[in-house]
Amino acid sequence: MLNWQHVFPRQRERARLSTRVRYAPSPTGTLHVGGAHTVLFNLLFARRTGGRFILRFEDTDRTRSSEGSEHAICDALRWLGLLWDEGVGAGGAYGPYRQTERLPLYQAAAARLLAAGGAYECFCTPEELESRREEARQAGRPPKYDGRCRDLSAAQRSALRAQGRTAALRLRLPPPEKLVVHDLIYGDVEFDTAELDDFVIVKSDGLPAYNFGVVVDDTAMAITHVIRGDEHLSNTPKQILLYRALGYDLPIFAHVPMILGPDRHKLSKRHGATSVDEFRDRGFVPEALVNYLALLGWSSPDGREILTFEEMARTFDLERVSKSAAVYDEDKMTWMNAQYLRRLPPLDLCERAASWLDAAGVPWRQADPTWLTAVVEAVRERVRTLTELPDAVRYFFAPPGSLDPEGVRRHMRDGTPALLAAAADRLESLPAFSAETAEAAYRALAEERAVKPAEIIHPTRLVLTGRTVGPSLFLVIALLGRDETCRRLRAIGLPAA
RNA sequence: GGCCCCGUCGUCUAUCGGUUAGGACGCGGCCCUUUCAAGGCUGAAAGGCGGGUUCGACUCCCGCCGGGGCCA
Repeated sequence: MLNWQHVFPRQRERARLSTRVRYAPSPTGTLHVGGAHTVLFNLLFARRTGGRFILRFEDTDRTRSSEGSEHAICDALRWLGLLWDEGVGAGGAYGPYRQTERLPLYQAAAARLLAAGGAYECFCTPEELESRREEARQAGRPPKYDGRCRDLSAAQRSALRAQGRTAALRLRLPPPEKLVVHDLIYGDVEFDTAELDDFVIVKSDGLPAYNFGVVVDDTAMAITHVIRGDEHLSNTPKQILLYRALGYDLPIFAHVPMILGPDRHKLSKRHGATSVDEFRDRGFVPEALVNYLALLGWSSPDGREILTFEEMARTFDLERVSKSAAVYDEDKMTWMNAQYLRRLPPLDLCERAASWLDAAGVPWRQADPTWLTAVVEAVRERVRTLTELPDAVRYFFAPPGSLDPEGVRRHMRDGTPALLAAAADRLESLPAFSAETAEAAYRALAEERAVKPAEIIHPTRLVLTGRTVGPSLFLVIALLGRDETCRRLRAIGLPAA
């Protein structure tokens, strides 16, 4: 249902109201990290200014748009915790929030423009246009529209129509001028409109062209600040011309730097994870991704880097957004993720890693919560992504299937099994079993046998965990419990090497 | 090709005419230590180049170079 009262809002009134920003993707795929970055900056701005963040879909490209993609984008945003106040799925007074459901709006605006002479019908076919462009290129002329339909008479138009042609609508450009885009981040950027041509605003199939759709929608939705990727800066002059032709007041523009891959080219599949879904699937937590993304092109005034969304929203300022593109750095993203994993409550960490834990057959759900918490606390500082958790906790749930060969070579001697059996004896005779008493027992044993503690400690870890690395051995022993520890210590037969 | 934008350590960035150019990731060293991590300390590492303006430029202006984007 269209809400006509908002089609031509009054800028003065609007300015006094709260800010309204939006993200308007075409639903043609999944949410890209670049998109998430743009959303984040919009949302931080909205929160900082007490405004609203709107989600709208530009689905006029019917062949490429899909409902599945809409869902994928919404799901990814929800997963990130970047929620919209208004828009598809959230409702709002300025709907509908899908361009294909707003067609009458574009038609009305276009009709108004046509009647006022600001636009005209063009009957050229895409094929004709293309061949003329090619010609111009050959002749070394700029491939702009030649304006041949600009001043068609009514008779000419009906003749063309009689040939079965359907008209597209083009904007009738005013005389060339220097047009200045005032941008909150880039400052004043000057363009020469002589570089532009009479561009199409409504295609012959009746659908709005990109620039026309945005302008009509942003105005109708009372968007006060257009915050978007800087690849749109070049489109802005066209949009400003449209705002003027339609008699709309301008929103405030702010173009944020884009994200590049390590080769300084637009981030793409070749660079590894680029869709938000992939980050999720690779064991990154949303808070870490959001935090990392915030640092691409923005920095907090106090220089801190680990920030909650609330902390960012409190200090966010477009003034502190940089102008240059940022290269995505996997290493720092991973470091950031590890920072978040370490701060998560242990059981929460398990829940988030549930799918990986389950897939690895780790029976964590049956474990005692207190014990599980202790296990996770023991291993989590060496886990950087959720996918690494199963392997890190595996031996707490079952004896190692095999021993690290390098560890066997380094730590297993002829007398090692006997030494480990002796250690088991000591542990079993302990009146009180704990990490501390186990350690005391080990050190006493080492002293009696005149060996360095490490000579018992290393083989013990190897036999208990299958590895040469891990948390403090005595912590492992305590978590495994006396019986399980002794069983594993004795299970080792003759030296393997 | 035309137009627009950008240019500080490898990467993300601080600096808004006067700083030993700071921090973070990564890398090296040391400490801690039963190992690996984590943590602490520490080291190497930057203003693309050339002209101006100025008492003084990373900072302002111009050119070049490099990178990116948009339009086809």
